[in-house]
Amino acid sequence: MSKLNPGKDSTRGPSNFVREIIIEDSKTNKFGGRVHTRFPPEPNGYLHIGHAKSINLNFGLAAEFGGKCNLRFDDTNPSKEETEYVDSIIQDVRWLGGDWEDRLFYASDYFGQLYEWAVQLIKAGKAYVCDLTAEQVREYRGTLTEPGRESPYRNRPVEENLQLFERMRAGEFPDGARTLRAKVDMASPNLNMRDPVMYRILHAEHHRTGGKWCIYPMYDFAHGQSDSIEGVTHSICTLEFEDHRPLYDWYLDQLGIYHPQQIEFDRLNLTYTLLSKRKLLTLVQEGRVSGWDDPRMPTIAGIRRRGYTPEAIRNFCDAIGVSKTTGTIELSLLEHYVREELNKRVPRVMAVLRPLRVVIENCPENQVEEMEAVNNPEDAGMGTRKVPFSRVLYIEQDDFREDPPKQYFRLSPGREVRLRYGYFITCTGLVKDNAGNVVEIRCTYDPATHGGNAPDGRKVKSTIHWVSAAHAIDTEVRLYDNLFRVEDPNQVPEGQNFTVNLNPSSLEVLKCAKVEPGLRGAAPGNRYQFERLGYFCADADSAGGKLVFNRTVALRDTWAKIEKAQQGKR
RNA sequence: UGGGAGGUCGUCUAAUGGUAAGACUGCAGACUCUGGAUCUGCGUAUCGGGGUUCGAGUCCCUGCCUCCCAGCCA
Repeated sequence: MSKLNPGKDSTRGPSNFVREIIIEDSKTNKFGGRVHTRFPPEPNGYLHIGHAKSINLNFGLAAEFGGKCNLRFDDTNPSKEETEYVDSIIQDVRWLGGDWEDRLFYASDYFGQLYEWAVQLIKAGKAYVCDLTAEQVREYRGTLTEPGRESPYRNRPVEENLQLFERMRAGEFPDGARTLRAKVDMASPNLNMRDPVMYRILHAEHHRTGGKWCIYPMYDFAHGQSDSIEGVTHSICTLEFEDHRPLYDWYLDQLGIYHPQQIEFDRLNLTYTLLSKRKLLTLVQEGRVSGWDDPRMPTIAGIRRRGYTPEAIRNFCDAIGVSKTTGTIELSLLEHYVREELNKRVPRVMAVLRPLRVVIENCPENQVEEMEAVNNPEDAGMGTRKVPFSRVLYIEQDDFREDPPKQYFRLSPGREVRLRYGYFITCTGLVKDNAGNVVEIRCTYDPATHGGNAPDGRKVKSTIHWVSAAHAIDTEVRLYDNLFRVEDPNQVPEGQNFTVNLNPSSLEVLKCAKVEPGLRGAAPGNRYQFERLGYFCADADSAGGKLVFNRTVALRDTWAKIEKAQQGKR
């Protein structure tokens, strides 16, 4: 497992090609033995699980090799960037365990230097001010198979370029009127090299520099130089930037400045999940979800609210590896690491989601017993607690069937089951409403089985959970399913958009759930296993005595599988 | 159809010329006061065709397939 905290032990992480490159570079002393990475988000949206992969890689590698990792905002496009996003990103990276120490940077910190470098390229005859409109630039660029044509402004004298660029900066021209372009090669088979735009005119308020600038550098003219300024050694980015590497290298070489190495890896793709800031923004703006932190969102804020832990996410990131092959990870792998982590960490508790009233006929009216329950069978150190037992209880509707199907082991008329940490009970009857729904079941208990053990050694096929009706706390429970109902939400029918793939039942709210009294006052963020149901996390909406729980992930459910298979046969 | 990058179990990753391995998923079983957890077992893969070699997933040739690129986004 790689680590984000340099303080911990130095066990080797799983290897990957980036790590191999770094090891090789250390051997050859390519960067004087230094390892310096960076995580460079654009503050135009919230971070998601795909970013966690990059964060884990960059911070993990730096920690492993005794290097450094910067947090740098790639804020070169003021029309899309906001302080709210900066704040959320800082919070999320920190929550995931990334430590940038005092190295929090912004590409906008370098606007002055970038401008000077642009002037340097103009003077060297490597850049020119172009008056072509956006549409004309597109026409002149050529196509994938045909070379482009040179701009009529390409050979402007240096002095004229200098003056025009200065006037661009001074705000003399409207948005889009001119650009500063690099003079590279309009016939290059790599479109990025066909005189790429270095600066565009944008009269927009920047979240940090305010109104100081009205020209802003393009990504390509900012990223490599930012890396260079910060002394980055390995500039790790995703595969779609592979075509940009020649340009990354070109700018650095033309400028004659320190030259980091760009390395590209495959971005994360997850089944049933969309990892595109643009599309996630659409979901937020159209109100398809409650916000960036809706627990169904793959954002860090969303899965944190859902109850995922940083450790689980880190383990997941370590497990999926890093490569250059384009692939899609199954969501079940992520869920596996979430369960694995929560199983070890989290206390057990009894909760009934869809209550069915049970009356224990031979239990005295006013008797209340405190039953002892284990807090976590995986960790004896977590101790035990008392749970009240009385004559009227609630059990899960799902745990009773009037006509039990084959292999159904739970309660049904005449059958005996164990109430966890309670007693053995036998169903003696049931009560239905006018519509024929079972609204109450009648049982008897065997007082000799106090605590859940039969002195005569007899067995029951099933143990079910319960709460005491008089003591249980009412609570709201939110059950989540995949936000999308298809494996690949990007696969969309002609003429439609990705929202057609939204799962209409991704959220189910249960208003009448009951939890054992010990959960009174559970603080937002507290995690529990509701026995036999899943892992749940108290939501921020819990307030003023009201309790709300999010289902983080369900427990593996063997019976559900059997039942599904049975229904499939019919 | 130009350029770039990739093709190993269902999925992801490993094997760095020498027995194709692990995890997840799936299936079967054991155990169990959670049909949870845990444990055991099973299954399925080197894109195709040539070549080099004692030996090829790995090297060479060739074909096929997939992904990315024509923003004044990053």
